[in-house]
Amino acid sequence: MRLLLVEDEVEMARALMAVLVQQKHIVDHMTSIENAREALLSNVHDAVILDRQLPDGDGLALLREMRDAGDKTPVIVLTAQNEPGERVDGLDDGADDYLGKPFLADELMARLRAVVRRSESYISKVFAEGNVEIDLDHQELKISGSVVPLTRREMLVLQILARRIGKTVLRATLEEAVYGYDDEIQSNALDSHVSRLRRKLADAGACMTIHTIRGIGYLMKGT
Amino acid sequence: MRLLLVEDEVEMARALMAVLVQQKHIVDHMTSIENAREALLSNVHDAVILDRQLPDGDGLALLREMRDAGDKTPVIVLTAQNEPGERVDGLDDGADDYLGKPFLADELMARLRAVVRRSESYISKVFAEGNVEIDLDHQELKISGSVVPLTRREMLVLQILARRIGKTVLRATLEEAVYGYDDEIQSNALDSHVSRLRRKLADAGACMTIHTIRGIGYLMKGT
DNA sequence: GCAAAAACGTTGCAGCAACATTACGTTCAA
DNA sequence: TTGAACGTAATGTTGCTGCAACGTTTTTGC
Repeated sequence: MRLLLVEDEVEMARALMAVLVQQKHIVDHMTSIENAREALLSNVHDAVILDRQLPDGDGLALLREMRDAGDKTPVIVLTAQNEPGERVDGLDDGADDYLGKPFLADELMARLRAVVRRSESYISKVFAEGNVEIDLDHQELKISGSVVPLTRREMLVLQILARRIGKTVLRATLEEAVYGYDDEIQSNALDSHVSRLRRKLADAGACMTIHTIRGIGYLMKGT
Repeated sequence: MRLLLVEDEVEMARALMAVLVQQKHIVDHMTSIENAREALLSNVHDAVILDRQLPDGDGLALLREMRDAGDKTPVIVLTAQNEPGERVDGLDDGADDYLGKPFLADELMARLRAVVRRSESYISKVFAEGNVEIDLDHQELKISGSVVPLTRREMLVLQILARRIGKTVLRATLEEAVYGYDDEIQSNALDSHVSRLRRKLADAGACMTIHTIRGIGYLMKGT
């Protein structure tokens, strides 16, 4: 990971750098709010470790600036004392976690991992192609990054087709997947769902379409 | 937190349950290695409290199994005597801490906190977004700085949803997290809790709402 | 090539399953 | 004994879904 360390105390900074570098992280070290502000413009850091006591003011000021500017990079605030008051201050200003000195290197590393993992949305995409993402874990369809609401049946149809992308899926296979074996259907319910699904995909600008293989089934592929 | 207690002695188990539940933790109680093994499959526990003397063997056997399988869930081993020999046994097998009976409730709680905090499975001490703060350590919800009293179940639902903010959480996931696996649910208890939780959030002016994804689950996000 | 039939597409709507809300009885700890 | 927490059930609400009717496209039979 690439981290931004904002800490002016020499000894503390040296110790932190040693630990972080040893863990194979890339660390940019700044000793003032002003320098840190500039470094943040690059927007390449996975997380920020921010001391409160800095030569040109309270670190929380920088944190507030970041949040006001919509910067959601995870920030761990280092506080000299573990006072309840100070703690709430940091949280109100948008800190993701705080750490009272002195602390163990292990604890910092654990917090860091936790905070970064939380900011990266849980990665469980089983399918992703073009601008279409299907998150099986959360049963969500995303197109160009934004969620497209699907009903349960639509999601089922989509998943079957996506799993066999580029391959024709028999009509019977779809019916069996969407309904039970025993559950027989006596209408064109499946067609309805495909129709509504097509519309949602098109409206959202998906780069995939569902083709009809007449007499056989359906097939999904990129456009 | 959600804990797994493996202890067959009735009196000891009752006392531990009382202490842990009072601290707003959810405890799954198993009385044998076999049952505990099954419970661990779900992989949802923040820590395990493991007795050595169990009807179907030494608890350390289960601990070894877990570590061999790559399970890093923190484990605190309870030993009948505080013999140096026994202690080393446990630590060699991958225990995170040990506790010799008899012990004080406070000591267990402190060890538990320490052990869980060290482990990286613990997401963070706090969750904060907008005017909503969740303090996992104290099991408190704060909105705009003031505490909103929640019941145990409400807190659990909230934590699960908050941990996956912006993502749909399957109904089954919530049910499994709030109740045990064996504990089957035959009513709309979950719906009740969601309903009451929604009301409390709204009344307190929270900037987050719980959305229903019909047929799939729930989703929490900022307004 | 043409008509007819078959297969599929689309859309409105009623029914019903899923969900929301609230009241009430039970349990259990203080 | 009292009150909080919780599960249960009754009742109200919502919107998914199957269905059917009608339109469109492709295939078939001649």
